[in-house]
Amino acid sequence: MNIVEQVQEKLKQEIKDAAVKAGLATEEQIPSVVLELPKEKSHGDYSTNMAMQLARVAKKAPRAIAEAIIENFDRSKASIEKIEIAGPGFINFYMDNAYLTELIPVILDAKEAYGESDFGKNEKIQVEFVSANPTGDLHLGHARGAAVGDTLCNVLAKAGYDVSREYYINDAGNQINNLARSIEARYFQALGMVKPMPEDGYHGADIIGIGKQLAEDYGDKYATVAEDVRFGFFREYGLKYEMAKLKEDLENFRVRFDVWYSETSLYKDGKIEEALSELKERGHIFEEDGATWFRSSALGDDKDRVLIKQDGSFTYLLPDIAYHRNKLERGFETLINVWGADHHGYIPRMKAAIQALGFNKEQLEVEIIQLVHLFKDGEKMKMSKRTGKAVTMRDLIDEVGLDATRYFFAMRSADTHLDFDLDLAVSQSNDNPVYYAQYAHARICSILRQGEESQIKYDENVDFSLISSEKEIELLKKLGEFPQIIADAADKRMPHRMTNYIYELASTFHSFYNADKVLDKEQPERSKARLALVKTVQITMKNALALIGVSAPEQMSRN
RNA sequence: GCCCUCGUAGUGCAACGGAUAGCACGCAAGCCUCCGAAGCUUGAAAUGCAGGUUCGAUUCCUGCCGAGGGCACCA
Repeated sequence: MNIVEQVQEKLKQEIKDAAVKAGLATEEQIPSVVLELPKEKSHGDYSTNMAMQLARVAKKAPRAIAEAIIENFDRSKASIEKIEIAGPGFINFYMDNAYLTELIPVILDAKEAYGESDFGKNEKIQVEFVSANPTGDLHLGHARGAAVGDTLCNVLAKAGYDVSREYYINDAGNQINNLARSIEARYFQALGMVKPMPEDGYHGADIIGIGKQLAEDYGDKYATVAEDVRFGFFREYGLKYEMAKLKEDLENFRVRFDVWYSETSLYKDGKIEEALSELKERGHIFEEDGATWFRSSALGDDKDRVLIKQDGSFTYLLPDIAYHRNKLERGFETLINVWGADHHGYIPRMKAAIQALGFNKEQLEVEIIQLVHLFKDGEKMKMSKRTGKAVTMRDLIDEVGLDATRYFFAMRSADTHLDFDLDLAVSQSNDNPVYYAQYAHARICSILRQGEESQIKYDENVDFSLISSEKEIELLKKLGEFPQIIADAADKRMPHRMTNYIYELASTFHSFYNADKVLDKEQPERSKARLALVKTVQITMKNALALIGVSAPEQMSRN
């Protein structure tokens, strides 16, 4: 708990004590104290709505209650300068903000650890994201899912959760057979023979490339072998090729996974039969029309779902149930799935399955990634994966840059439609929030460099009481919020809150920079103190950017 | 038909159930003999409509209007 949180705790406790002492309510009746950070400076540093909340219990007017609380408030307990009642009954606290300077040595000492907390209490939580089929290039939706999933993991880990990042490889179903058939067709075509693409084939340019490569490496060797040999080879080859490409693309996007879980391994390890027989034992299975069904409608789903089709093959759902069962058996308390919008209707049946297996359906959380639309020159760009005309994640990164791509995807709540403005993301100007934040960091680095050159150094003996201007205090407050912002973003699964914070921190710094001169030969002691403050902003900004996978450059360069 | 997401300044987006609804672009006016002007300061400009819950609603609930998406013995 840092100094800011300690002060908040003291304040909350004192508000509660004062309310009890005033005889407004018993200790049990008092709701948990809500402390707000008023938007308006004239409303103090903190405010509470306690008087309004107590209005019903105490049967008094809020403002009268506020009076009573203030009368019984022991202001020696916290660094309070002034207390006022405002509006309908808000109690506003004006703090003696000198205590905030205690943050500086704490942040200097914590370095890259600043922002961490034990909020998550080491809860074991697994996040499955991207999980794109290994049948082609990652497209925009995957990129968004990757950015959101990775940021969410970073935030959870920083907030004290025990996070595992997992990618589920759909390497067993029809789509892989389709991939093999598509490669087959392209291979024959590369050899100059006529072979139509399968009906649901993958038309991407990468598949054409594979076909050519195979024709080069093996000539017509696989045109003459038995069909099943050829098919098996192409299947393996395609899978390996696509997976290698996926991993590389994701690494380049600064996204890493702890576990790559293969669907095929579920078959090999007998996990599917296990899951099926457990569902049977628990009475959730029935046979009808020659198919095997899961009675999910009894557990909140719209209708029952087929697990084994008439032809004896499995639907996608069955291995997925086995997979989720496996995840829970690995001891995760919470599973978060980051899914594309097209899987939306899938949620109730998965939750039903989890419940059917004897787990709590609340253990599964699904974050839906809504669609991304690219805009260029104010026009919406059309795309389709089937025809291979989709803009890939790689194209996007090449076009707008890694940092801007990560920032733009991290910026918006995942479950809202995103219009990605290519022109804005590419623009190296102040329209672009990435540069705004990175510029703040680079500016700090520049100041620190110049501090070193002029032999101005801060140490533990610096007099931090020299930090007291309005802008300095605002900056300290913003720095102090960092761990709570992270914990809140983790708790609510809202990683996009981090970009809000990053923007605010940059803005607060820029404002400070224009108001207060850091390096000033006339005031060496103050310069030292400010240099230390600026260093803490650098640390915090770098840590914050790291959470969303954006670099913190030491200097900005225009192309 | 059922389900989901979204309707906030001209545009793109924010806002733990709280006070005078923030921010950016654009528009208007200022700030570099001074640490990076990719910056700062100031101004004009907005909660789709109608109910409900609440001391208080952009936020929660219902209906309507509008935009997008999803609804398989495909994955």
